[in-house]
Amino acid sequence: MKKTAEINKTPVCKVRMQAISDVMSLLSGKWKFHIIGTLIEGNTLGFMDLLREVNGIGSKMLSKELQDLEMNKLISRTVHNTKPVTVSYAITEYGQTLLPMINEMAKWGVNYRKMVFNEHVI
Amino acid sequence: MKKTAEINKTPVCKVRMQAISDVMSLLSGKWKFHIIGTLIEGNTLGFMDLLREVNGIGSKMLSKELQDLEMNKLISRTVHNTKPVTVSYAITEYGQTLLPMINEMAKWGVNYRKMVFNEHVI
DNA sequence: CAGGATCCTTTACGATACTG
DNA sequence: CAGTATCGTAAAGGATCCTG
Repeated sequence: MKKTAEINKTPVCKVRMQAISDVMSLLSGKWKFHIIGTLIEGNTLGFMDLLREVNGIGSKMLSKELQDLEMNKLISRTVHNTKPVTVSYAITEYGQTLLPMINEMAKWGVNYRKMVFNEHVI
Repeated sequence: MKKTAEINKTPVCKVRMQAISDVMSLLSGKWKFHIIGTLIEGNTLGFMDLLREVNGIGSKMLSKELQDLEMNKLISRTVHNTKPVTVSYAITEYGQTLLPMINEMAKWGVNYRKMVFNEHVI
């Protein structure tokens, strides 16, 4: 039960732990990834569009999550001069930078599913 | 407010959304990344070691999170024939495959901090 | 259409004490 | 040492209704 010395190549040091905490806090909750995932395809969608696309979400949660994401500059919110008013949401340029991370997550997750599936088959 | 056609290069389709949900569910909560991050450096640690290394966690949460992670084959638990019994935890080979994803998350998070910091300075 | 207000249920988390 | 049991709080999430 000795601690291996600090010869590690990719230590998850304090700074990195904090960074990951930041990410988790920005994207925490049941819906943020789903919303980002929907918008990151490049779509510009209205509130009702998102209500339909993000399966299962209610208007209260959607509203709150959109505010969080906008506050963190990951998505943009545009109000249009129509009556009644319409609003459109889109991913920001900065939000796009999430893509490599999302890709890694999806890649790992897909592989995980395969593994679980195969083990069950055996 | 038209939906852009499906000409996207990296669409976050249903399968990928599900995969990301899996990842989030495996690694959700306040502590899992911290535990994984501690063990992924290659250390083999006992319960008390982790209680010290994972800052702020209590024995109840630690115990629960360790069970979750073990159930998902991300960490291993070994009981030793000592008195009183000691137990050691380590990352599994499969758990190691999380590293690319964790690296991307840390990278994005570090960059995010920089951005927030710079904006505040201006 | 785009949300806010209200109320309610369900998890997550934490402190403390205790056991083999 | 390595946990479990019990209790309590706080946060997340959901259903429904309402408004400019």
